[in-house]
Order: sequence, then C-alpha cells, then structure tokens
Amino acid sequence: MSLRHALLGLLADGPASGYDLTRRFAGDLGRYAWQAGHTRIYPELVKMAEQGLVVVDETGPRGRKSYALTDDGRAELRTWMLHPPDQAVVRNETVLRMFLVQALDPPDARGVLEAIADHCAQEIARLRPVMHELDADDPGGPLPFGRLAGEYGLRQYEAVHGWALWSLERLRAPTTAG
Amino acid sequence: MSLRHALLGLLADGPASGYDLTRRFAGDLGRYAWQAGHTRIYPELVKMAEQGLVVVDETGPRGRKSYALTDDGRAELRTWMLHPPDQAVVRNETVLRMFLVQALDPPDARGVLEAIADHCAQEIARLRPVMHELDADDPGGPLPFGRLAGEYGLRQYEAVHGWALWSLERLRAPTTAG
DNA sequence: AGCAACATGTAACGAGTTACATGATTTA
DNA sequence: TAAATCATGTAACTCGTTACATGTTGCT
Repeated sequence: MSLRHALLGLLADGPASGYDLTRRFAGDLGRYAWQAGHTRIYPELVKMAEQGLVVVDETGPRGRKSYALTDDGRAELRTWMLHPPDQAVVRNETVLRMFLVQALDPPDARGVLEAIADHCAQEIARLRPVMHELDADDPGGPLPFGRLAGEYGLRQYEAVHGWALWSLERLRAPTTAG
Repeated sequence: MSLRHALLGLLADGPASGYDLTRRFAGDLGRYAWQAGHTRIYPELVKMAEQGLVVVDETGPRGRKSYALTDDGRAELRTWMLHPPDQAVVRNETVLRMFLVQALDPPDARGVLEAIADHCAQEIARLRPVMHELDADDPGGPLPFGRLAGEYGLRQYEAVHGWALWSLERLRAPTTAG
C-alpha cells in the first residue's frame, strides 16, 4: 500500500487537494519513486478519509476538497517509515531494459547502452547546476522533498552513467581467450 | 507490458519453464528491476504462446513445459529494447521511503537514514568482492545477466549510500540563520 | 466569448498479490 | 517413507491504467 503512504507523506507537509497531490506525482516523485494518476489518487483519499487517516479540512471553489493528515494518519506514516518490509516493491522498466541488453546482438546492445549513457549525461548536466545552486544558497538548510529527490536523481544518473560506460567497455573488448 | 518483455529477455538465453523463470525473478531481476510471482508468470506464458511469441518446445516430468522464443518473440523483444517509451514505469518503495524522511521529526529521520546507510554498506561489502573476482577471472568476457545486474547493484548501493550520508550531514547541521 | 487551467469523479479493463489446490520426483 | 523440491495451475481480491464524463474559475 505504498500509494497510501506516499499520500500520507505528502500531506505531512500540509493540507492539499487530490489535484495538488496529483501534480506532485508528475514531478520527481513519479520520476524516481512512485507513479500515480488522479484516477487512483481520488478513490484512495476517499478510502483513507473513511478510515480516519485524513480529513477534509477545507472546501474551495470548483468542488475542491483539501485533505489534512490526522494523528492516526501521522502515526501510520511513522510506523511504515520505521518498519520497512523485508521485500520492498521494485518495478523499474529502465533497469529491466538495462539488464536485458545481453539478449541483443552486440551492435544493438551498443546502441542501447550509448543511448542510456547519453540520456544520463543530459540529466546530469541539467541537475548538477541546480543542486549546486541550492547548496550555495542554503548550505545547512532543511531537507525538503525537492532537495532530497534532486540529490538522489543526480547520484542515480551518475551511477547509471558509470554502469553504461563500464558495460560498453566490456562489450568493446572481444573474447580473446577461447 | 514489462513482464512480457522480461520473460522474452530471459528466454533469449535459452528455453526455460515457468518454474525456472519464476526463480530468476527471485534473484537480482526482482531485486533491482522487476518483480513477478509464478501466479502471474504462468498465465502470461500461456497468452504469449497463443500470440506466437513463444512455443512449448519440450515437456518433462511433473508436467513441466519448457518454453522457447520464436522469431516473432525475438523481434518483439528487439523492438521494445530499441524503442523505450517516453515515460518508463517506476515504482520503488525504498526510494519512496527515502524521499519521505522529510516528513519525520529529525531523530526519526536520522534513524531511518542511518539504517539505509548501514544496509547499503552491508550490500556493498557483499557485492564488491564478488564483482572484483568475476573481473579478475574474466576481464574481457561477455556480459551475462548476472554480471550486468551485479555491477548495477553495486553502483546503485554506492549511490544510495552516498545520498544517505549527504542527507545525514545536512540534517546534522541545524538551521543557524533565521 | 473563448481558452487554459482547475477540479473531481466513474467504468472497464488489465496487471499483480494472496490464498487455495494438487500432484510428481528426488533425496536422505 | 518422509521431507524437500519440482511443477503447474485457479479464484478472489486489490492496485493501476485508459477512456469517458462533467462542470467551474480565471484570464485575455
């Protein structure tokens, strides 16, 4: 039930509507950690409200409903954060593709690995200055979501970039010993 | 339909039964890339056989059915590998937990980050010698699944380890400027 | 007046999990 | 002969996606 905990975690920052939460999933959250669309988020919020984890604290124009965390909701979030399950959910299409390059012939594999390396290099070039600037502006500040996520994204792309280059290096070297 | 492509990719190594494939998902594949249980794998193989992507090439004791890739299956795999979708599926409970540490009070957050760092350090200590040995034994060899996955795992744990230490460092420094 | 963005929902379908169910073969 | 492992499946339920559906508010 990770969607539920993602929603609880986002609401810990302050009340938000289903619409607001949906936009959060369109950013770094959905990019690196967990995807969800509004068609799943709205019903889940209703169920969470029924169970007392959140409450509608305010209504606005256009039928907007703002949800706030309850004490039960905060307790549930804390329990989940402090007690990770043995087997975490992992589903990453990109990593799957990376592992399956070995099913391609060498020219195709090389192409896929080069595309991965290029993409990582682009993302690193985009993220590095952003994170560096945040660091310069506020070196000892708090750790909001965006900063944790951005720093993770940067390091993750660097890791995958290194992996792709390593793999290309291995692929380049033909098997000499038979 | 990543499960389908995962199965095609595994079958590219050679024929295998649903049981064999299930065990592959219990290893590095399920750990880093994509999880699946036998209750999902068996029906998917039946559907793939109906669509001509795989065939039952051999039957064995205990009703064992070995599946082999067809030309259509191999073509489908190649198409998927060479044409990544704009938005890849990402669902990672651990990364979600990492991002949500900001919803905890500092002592709890510190505990979670320290646990993550410790876990990564353990995994690195386990993987580093294994990968190093493989490298020494066969430095320019081919890139089987296990080697790609192991190298990814090592680099990924190093990245997360670095991230956790960075986050702890930031958390330790209190906000001095008001 | 028209468009973009805000805002919420339902229904049908597909993917994934948990529990249930069964039986054969190998090894100690 | 007992236990572990091999081996395949179904059913009920939950989670997630795609398509459909509707209406409001703010801006130009």
